Order: sequence, then C-alpha cells, then structure tokens
Amino acid sequence: MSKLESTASSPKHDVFQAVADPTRRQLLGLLVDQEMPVTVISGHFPMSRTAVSKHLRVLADAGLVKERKVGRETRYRLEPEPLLELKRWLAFYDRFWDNKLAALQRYVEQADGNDDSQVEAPLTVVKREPAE
Amino acid sequence: MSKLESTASSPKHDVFQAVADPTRRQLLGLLVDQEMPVTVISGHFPMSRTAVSKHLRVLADAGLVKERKVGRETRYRLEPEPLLELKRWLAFYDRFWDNKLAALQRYVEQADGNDDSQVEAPLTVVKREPAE
DNA sequence: ATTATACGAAACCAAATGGTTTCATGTCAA
DNA sequence: TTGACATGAAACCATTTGGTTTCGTATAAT
Repeated sequence: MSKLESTASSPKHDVFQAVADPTRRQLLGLLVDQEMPVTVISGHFPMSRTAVSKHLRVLADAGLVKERKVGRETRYRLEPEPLLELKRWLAFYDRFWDNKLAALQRYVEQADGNDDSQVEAPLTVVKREPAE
Repeated sequence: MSKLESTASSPKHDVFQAVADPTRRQLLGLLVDQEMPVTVISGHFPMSRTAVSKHLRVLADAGLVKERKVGRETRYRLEPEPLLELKRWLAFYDRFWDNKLAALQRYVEQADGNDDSQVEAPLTVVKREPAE
C-alpha cells in the first residue's frame, strides 16, 4: 500500500500547468457530467475546434481526461484522479492558515456540499517540507 | 456574509497560473516557515536573484506572498489565503471521484494530518456547474 | 461510389513566459 | 563621504503557449 505515486498515466504534462488555463478548467467542468465528442465540446467555446482539440490533448497528457474512439468520433471523459496531486499539495498549507481563514475554509467546504463540518482537528503546527 | 469574492488583493495574476510554475511552488514552500529577504531566498535557487525576484512578483500579484521593507532589504512572507480559491475549485470535483479514488483521497488526507476520515457522505450525484 | 462528417497533424503566428545582464537607487557601514 | 550591499527596473532573448488555417484520412451516409 506504499505505492502512492502516479496512480494513472505518465504525466507528460503537469497537472498544475494543465489546470492553469481557464479554458481547460471549463473543459473539465463540461466533461464532468458526460463524455462528449470533440465537435460537441468545441461548440461550447469561442475558438476553433482544433484549438479545443489541443487543449484536450494537454488535459489528456496530464491524465485529466481519457479519450475513446466511437465510430468516426472521439469522445472525451473526465478522469479526476490526477487532481489528487493538487489536493495533496494544498493540504500541506492547511495548517498555515490562521483561524479566521480556517473559518472561511469551513464555510466554503460546507457550501460546496462537503459535510466535514468538524474539520478543526488538533492544529498542532507540524514542521514539514512541502511536496515540491 | 455573501461577499465571498477576492477577500484579499486584486488578483492581477491568477492563482492557478501563479502556482503552475514549480519554482514558484518551491518559493511558497520556503516562505512557509518564516519571512525572508530576497537574497537569502534566491540562495536556494539555481537562477539569478532577479529571476527569483520576478517570480516573487508574480506570487505577490496573486496575493500569495506579502512584502515588507526592512532597512535595505525586502522580506517576503507567505499569504496562503488565495489558495482557498484553488481549494474551492477542487472541492467541486470531490463528488465525481469513484469509490476507489475516494478511498485513496481519504488516505492522503489522513496522511497529511487532516482527520476527516468519515468523508464518505451521501454521494448523491448533484448536477451543478463548476465555478469556472 | 461519392459525398459529407469528425478529427488530428502540420505549418504558421503573435504574445506570454522564464530567464539573462546591466543599470539606478536606497540604505547601511567605515 | 565613500564604498559595499540589497533590490527593482529595463532591455533583451529563446522558448512555450494559445490560437489560426489548411490539409489528409478515416468513418458514415446517400
């Protein structure tokens, strides 16, 4: 149970970088509900199909979407797993938020439907190095 | 209590983009423990002081660090608050992880000291649009 | 068989990014 | 005051990025 590294593909593209672009974040949001062929996807964006296609490739390289050929179309679907890396990285900074911010954080999490309202925990300041 | 927007500065630079660069992530990691002047900071990196300085500016523009002049030096310190935006964005995808991944997620969170081990929740698939 | 659709690859382009070196300025020390 | 230190601004450069248009190819439809 020690293998916690790269549970999915080889991340040719960085997750942090993949997610840095607003268009690509919207793409992930779109693909949350269902898989979609490229043309349908690109219909939601004010740029060419080819441009969207390239964004999809970046996301695929980061392991954030998977493609599947169906007839003449290529359907993409969300693959949220690599987001864990982001989540883990963020988790490191949890203990450096002051109480005011911790409160805001709880508010946010609750507002998003995550019912872990008793997060508080010990809050002992553990000296540790961040992942990267 | 409705104003949940931009609790800090005007984000001239995007948090997602600020955090996309590995050097800048390392910078945040460095500044976690204490505030530091530029020269000391840049001593930890294989690039010129000026380059580090520019990275610090990007972080500052995103509100992730704050600077403070002390004599002839400028000290930088971490300002983790804008990371909440990232956290909030990520939280949206929590409910789209399958059970296997949810388990891994719990493992990660626990390993990082966040004791919210009973996250499971209803897992009812709520149709909702992501933040961006 | 022919035509239309779905898509990626390629070539191209402008702008942003990440880095450099040089210079000017403010502050501390002798 | 003179010199060293700390720093940001500026100009510059190569590479990456985000977009375009054009073309080729595979599949579906008529």
